[in-house]
Amino acid sequence: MFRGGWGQHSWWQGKFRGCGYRITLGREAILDVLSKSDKHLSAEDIYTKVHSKYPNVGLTTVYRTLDVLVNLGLVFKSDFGDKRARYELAEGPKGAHHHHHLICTNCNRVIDYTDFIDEEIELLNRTEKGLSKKYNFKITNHLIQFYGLCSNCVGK
Amino acid sequence: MFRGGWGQHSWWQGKFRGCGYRITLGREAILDVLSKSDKHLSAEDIYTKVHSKYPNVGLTTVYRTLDVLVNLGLVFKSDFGDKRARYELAEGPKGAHHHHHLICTNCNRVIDYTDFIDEEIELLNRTEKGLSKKYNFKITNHLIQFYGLCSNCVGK
DNA sequence: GATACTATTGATAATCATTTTCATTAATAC
DNA sequence: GTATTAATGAAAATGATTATCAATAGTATC
Ligand SMILES: [Mn+2]
Ligand SMILES: [Mn+2]
Ligand SMILES: [Zn+2]
Ligand SMILES: [Zn+2]
Repeated sequence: MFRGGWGQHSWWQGKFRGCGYRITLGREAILDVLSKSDKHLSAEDIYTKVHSKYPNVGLTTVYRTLDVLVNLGLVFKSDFGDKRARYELAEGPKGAHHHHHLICTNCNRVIDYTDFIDEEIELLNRTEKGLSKKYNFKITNHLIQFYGLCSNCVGK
Repeated sequence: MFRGGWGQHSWWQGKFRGCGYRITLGREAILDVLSKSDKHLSAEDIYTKVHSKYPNVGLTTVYRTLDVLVNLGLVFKSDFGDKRARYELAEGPKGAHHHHHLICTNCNRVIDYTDFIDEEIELLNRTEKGLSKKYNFKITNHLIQFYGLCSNCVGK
């Protein structure tokens, strides 16, 4: 069967196969949509895009695939306060891609930033160390989001 | 009508009245439950407690009151990954009470911490300043959560 | 390529926290 | 007290996400 224009071995397929998952057309399409977007997509956003090209891929499969991808650590699932979960690639061909978010409370725009990560990480490490000791809590991850008004909304 | 043991003027009633809201028995009961708990309660948790004392207060009123309280800034609404929203007092008789969270990914325990390390505050100030300038984004609030294993779960 | 095994899928129904609706009740101003 | 209208409860609606289950399609083996 012909398989779109993704080439024989996409960067993610190794990890995927290694965990015993099968490579299917729907899964390829979903990862393709995620790879080509820099937005924070909802399951339905993804479904709409995939479905326009492959009308036989259903919303259920999108949810199920996203779940797998999140568990594999290939995708991040976030909650920005609208009622739906948002998904974005956590790791691309180039590797990991940790970042934090600026969220506009007026227009709901979400900005990724990685600029200050280095400086932040340094201080985060110290903070995490202090907290770990004080509360005997083994920190494995963090969520940092700043809320406010984006450049479009700050002038009211 | 007799009104429980809350005294004539609870600390929150001024703010409440000032915004044009009426003081009702249900609202008093809900705020009383929140005041007396140091947990992160769901709407239904609150409903259950209120309802045992005032069986004529409904779940809808709990949701509506919490919504008002969140908008007034008297209550914080959080999402810890179980599917329900969690509520806690943001401001008590003693004043504001900003804190961050440690969340156990194993048992879902949530630990508040307010004893910010100096470095953490320093980090936030510098980051916020840098981000504001770079993205022309007016930061008004932040959400910081650390995920990991609590003292009960760290030993597996 | 054909076969067997079983993971994956789509259509549908179910779940469940939260919202809406709307007629009734009660807090507040006068 | 009376009038005004915010607040309420019961019930139905909503909407994102999950569960069900028979049909389909990947994959390993021949
Ligand atoms: Mn992002
Ligand atoms: Mn808290
Ligand atoms: Zn904005
Ligand atoms: Zn724990």
